[in-house]
Amino acid sequence: MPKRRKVGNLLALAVLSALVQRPMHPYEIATALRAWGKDQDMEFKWGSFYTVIGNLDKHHLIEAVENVREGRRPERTVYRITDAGRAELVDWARELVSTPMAEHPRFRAGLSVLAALHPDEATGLLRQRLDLLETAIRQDRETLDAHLREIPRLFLVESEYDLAIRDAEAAWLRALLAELTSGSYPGLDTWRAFHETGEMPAELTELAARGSTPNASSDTPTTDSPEAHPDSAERPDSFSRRADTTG
Amino acid sequence: MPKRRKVGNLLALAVLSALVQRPMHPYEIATALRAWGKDQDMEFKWGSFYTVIGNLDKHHLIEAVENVREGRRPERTVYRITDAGRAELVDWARELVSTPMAEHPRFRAGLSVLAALHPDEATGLLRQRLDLLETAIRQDRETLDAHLREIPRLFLVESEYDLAIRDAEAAWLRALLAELTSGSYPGLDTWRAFHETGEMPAELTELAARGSTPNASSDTPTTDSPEAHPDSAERPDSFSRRADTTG
DNA sequence: CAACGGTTACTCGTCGACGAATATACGCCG
DNA sequence: CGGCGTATATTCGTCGACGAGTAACCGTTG
Repeated sequence: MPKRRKVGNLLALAVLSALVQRPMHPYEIATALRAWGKDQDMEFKWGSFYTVIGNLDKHHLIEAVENVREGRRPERTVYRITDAGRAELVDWARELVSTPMAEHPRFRAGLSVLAALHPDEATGLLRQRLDLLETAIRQDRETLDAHLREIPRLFLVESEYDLAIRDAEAAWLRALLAELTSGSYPGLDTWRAFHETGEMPAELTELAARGSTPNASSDTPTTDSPEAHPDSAERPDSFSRRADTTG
Repeated sequence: MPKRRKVGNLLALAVLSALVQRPMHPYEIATALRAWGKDQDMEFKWGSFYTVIGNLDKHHLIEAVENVREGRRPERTVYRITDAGRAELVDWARELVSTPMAEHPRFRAGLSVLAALHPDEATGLLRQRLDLLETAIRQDRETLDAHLREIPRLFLVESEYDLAIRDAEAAWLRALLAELTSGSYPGLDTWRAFHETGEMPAELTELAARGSTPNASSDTPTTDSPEAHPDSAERPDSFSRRADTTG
C-alpha cells in the first residue's frame, strides 16, 4: 500500500533529507543535492523543484526561518525542516526500502512492441542498446570506484544498486542477442515472414482475438474470474475504477 | 536524445499498438490491452487513458471512424490508426529499444536515504523487501511459464526481462543483507553509533559540507569544474535551466 | 416489479509537472 | 567604464495526470 503522501514527488524526499542537515534556502538545497549526487536518484526538474518546496511548506513539513536579502536580488527564504517533516522522511524511507513496487521502465514498454519491428532491425537496435549500456556502465563503475575511495559505502548504496541492475540488463541483452543472431530464438522465422510477406499465421490472429492475460506480474494475481474474493489484502487497482472507501 | 513526442504518455504507445490490429472504441482498446497484459508494461490509469485518446486524436495519430450508439448509452467513438500513427509507433519503438535512458526506480530513492534509518531497522526492512520480492518473483515465474506454453516467446519478452531484472535485485539484496547481518559491512559501527548516540564523526560532517558529486551516473560526466567544454555531444540537462535552441 | 448493487463507459475539475520567461549580479574585454 | 555573455535564482502559465463523479444498463432478490 503506497501510502498517500501529502507531497508525493520524490524531490520532496531529497529536500527533506537535505534540510535534516541544516536550514537552507531553495537554491542552496538544490546545489547541495547536486553536490552529493542526490539528483541522480530521482528526476530533478527546476520547474518542479520550487513547486515541491512550496507544497512542503504548505503542508508544514518545512517552514520558513528567515528572509535574506542580498543587494537588490529577490529575497531568498531560508527553510528548516519541522518535526512532521522529519517524521515524514523516516516513514517514507521505510516504505520505499521495504516495499517492492511495480516499476515501469521505458525499455519494458519498448520490448512490449518489439514485434512491430523487423527482427533484423530489432536485433541491430538491441545491439546498439547493449553497446551504449556497456560504455555507460564502465564509466559509472569507474566513477563509483573513485568515490568509494573517499566516501563511506553507505552513502553510495544506491549507485551500487544501480550498477548491479544495469549489469543484469546487459547480461540479459547479451543472452537475447545470442539467440537472435544465432537464429535459435523460437518463432524467429514466423516473425521475419510476417514482416517480409505481411502474412500473419492464423494461429497468431486467433491469439490476438482472445484474451489470455499473458504478462506475468505480481499486482495482477491472475484473478480473471469474477469470484467474490472475500477481502484479500490488496486490489489489483490497475483496472479498478474506484479505490474502496477504506482509507 | 529522447525525442519530443507529440503525445508523451506511454499509454499512447499501447493504444497505437492496439489499433494497429483493428479499429476499436476506447473501452474496447482498454479491454484488449488488459486482455493481453499490456497494462503491466506501463502505468494504466483510467483518467489518463481518455486524455491520451483525445491527444492522439488531436495530433492525428488516430482518427474517428464512426459513432456507434447502443440504446440510450453515450455514443462510443470507434478510432482507427493513421499513417502518421503507424510511423510514430515504429519510431517510438525504435527509440525505446535502442536508447538506454536514466530510470529512477523508487527503491533507489529509498536507498539514497537509507542512512536516515537505524541500521538494524534498515536491515529488517530490506529483509522484508527481499521476502516480498522472492514471493512475487516465484508467482510471476510460474504465470510466465504457464503462458509460454501457449504464447510465442516474442510476445512475452518484456515479462522475461522484468523477471531477469527482479532476480538481479533479489540477488543484490541477498548480498547486501549478508554483509549487514554478519556485521562485515564497512562503516556499520559508525552508522549505529550515530543513531544511538546522535554522534556524527567530524569526518562525515566535513563530507556533508563539501560537494564531491558522489553518485556514479552516465548523464553527469563529473564535469564539476566550470570549464568551457566546447560542444560535447550531450548536456547534463538535469541542472541546466534551458534546453539549447538546437531543436 | 421496485429497489439495489455491480458493471460498463465515460466526463470533469483540480492539482501538480515543468518549460519558458524573467531579472539581477558578475566577470571580462576592449 | 559600458556593454555583453554567463551564472544565479526564481516566477509564471500551460498542459497533462488522474481521482472522483456520473449515468446508463444488467442481473437478482424479496
